[in-house]
Amino acid sequence: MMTTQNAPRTARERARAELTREIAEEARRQLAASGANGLSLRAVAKELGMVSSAVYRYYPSRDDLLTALIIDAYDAVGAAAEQAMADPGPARGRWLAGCRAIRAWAIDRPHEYALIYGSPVPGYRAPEATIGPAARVPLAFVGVLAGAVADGQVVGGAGASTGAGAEPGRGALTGELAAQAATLSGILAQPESGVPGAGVVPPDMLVRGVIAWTQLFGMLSWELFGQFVGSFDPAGAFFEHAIGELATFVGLG
Amino acid sequence: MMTTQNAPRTARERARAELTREIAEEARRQLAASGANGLSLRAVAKELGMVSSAVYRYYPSRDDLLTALIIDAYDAVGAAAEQAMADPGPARGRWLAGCRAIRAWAIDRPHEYALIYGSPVPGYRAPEATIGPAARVPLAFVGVLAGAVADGQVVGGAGASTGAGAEPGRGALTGELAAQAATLSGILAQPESGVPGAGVVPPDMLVRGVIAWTQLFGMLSWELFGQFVGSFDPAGAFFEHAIGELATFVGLG
DNA sequence: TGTACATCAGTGAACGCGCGTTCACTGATGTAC
DNA sequence: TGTACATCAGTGAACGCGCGTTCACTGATGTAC
Repeated sequence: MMTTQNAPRTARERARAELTREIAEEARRQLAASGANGLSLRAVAKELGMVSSAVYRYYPSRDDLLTALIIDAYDAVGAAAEQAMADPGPARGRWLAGCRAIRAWAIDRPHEYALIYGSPVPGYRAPEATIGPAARVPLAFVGVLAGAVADGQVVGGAGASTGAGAEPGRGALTGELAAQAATLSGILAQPESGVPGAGVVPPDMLVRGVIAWTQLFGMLSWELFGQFVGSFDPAGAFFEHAIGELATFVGLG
Repeated sequence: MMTTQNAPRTARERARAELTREIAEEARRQLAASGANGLSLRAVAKELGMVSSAVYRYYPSRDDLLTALIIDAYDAVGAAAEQAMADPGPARGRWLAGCRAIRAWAIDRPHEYALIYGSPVPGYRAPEATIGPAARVPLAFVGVLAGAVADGQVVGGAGASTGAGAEPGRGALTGELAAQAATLSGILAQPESGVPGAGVVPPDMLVRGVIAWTQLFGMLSWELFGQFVGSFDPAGAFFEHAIGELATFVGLG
């Protein structure tokens, strides 16, 4: 979604594409200093040596620039996760690699992480164009689950026994949750979901995947936003342990 | 920490205490509209019918007002969690009640949730006075774990076998993580921690508690910040299921 | 290849707005004798 | 109980700043004949 609509033919078009990119890059740099709220067209323009009104030739408003940054950020984590999980091999290893890639990306670009996974920007309403990019990470995880089920690599109660959980404390899905999970499962089973074979992932495994997903991002937010200060402060060891525990929990033995 | 230093004796002191509170309340209200970044002394003053400079008689700067709001928010969730977990009864039930109380508080006051658990406010450095209030929630959870261990209510690998994990995939603590957990354990064992009996909680159970804690807040952030849109959208059923799964994971059977 | 015209990037001034903070001041409330 | 003085809440003007966005304009780049 890097706005590379057509190959630029004229010098003018090349210059425009480059400046469009440079503006976004400078804006990304300024996110670090001031956060999404403090993102200022004027400051970006000044840093690029242009007058503030010139930016409007490239982005029709501040919110559009913000949207571009959000989409780029989702695409960047999404691509990092997809790439890490694309390697062949056991599903558990792919899952862990995905978690690590997301953490590496987040630590490298904490302000972009905050932009998409932190508190929403007040007054900003995310347009529909962000939905697709935002789905890349969760869909990549689903892809690993589908691979694990297809290859019979699932261990434990989740994928193996699609019925009621046999192990102690591993509750089966009931009521509203069962219905929601079934709906989600149905959506993923369709070819348009973009995850081939996702239909084989049983709903209860899907739910565990979502639990692991929320744990992953909760842990990253804790690390990046400073809630671990005083306890697991270099959080790397805790992170490794936690993703292992949750991979097991999901059924990737 | 509601700044009730002494009992107000004179009319002046009563008026001051009341206005101090009213300013904080109005500021809290405005958080909802504009977020922490947009919190404006001038807007608060205007809404209260006073001139902006008058606010400086009550809070020496905008950041001090923000700090007061942050401390109040931490104290409010902390109190809600403590109260929910104070009831006698099985540890599992207390744990779940704590999770539910935190969610109820968060849904009721999403902007205060975002203030303390969302992305940090750029340019704002949290003073030490926030540390104590911020610790109330995690310490309340540790209290439940301590109670469970003391009463022999622990099920599974965590508290029962303090050595290497016997169950598949339940990894024992090693290396840096083991050291960090032991340090934390030592700190909690001291009377000053404020959690009587916390010393009996084994390090691996502590680590699982932290995993559950991060899952809980990851899940809440997902719900409040809109990442569940299109999947588990009324998130209540998923929440109930997840906290049950994680209570089991922690060892509260 | 050369010329006439259209397109479009960038300028600079302006509009109207809100912000945090300071400061000298007025006038009401409290205290000490 | 009454008076003189000290304390302090709130005023209003000002400082200097930055913001998003609009608009008429200049001048360079591109296109069609």
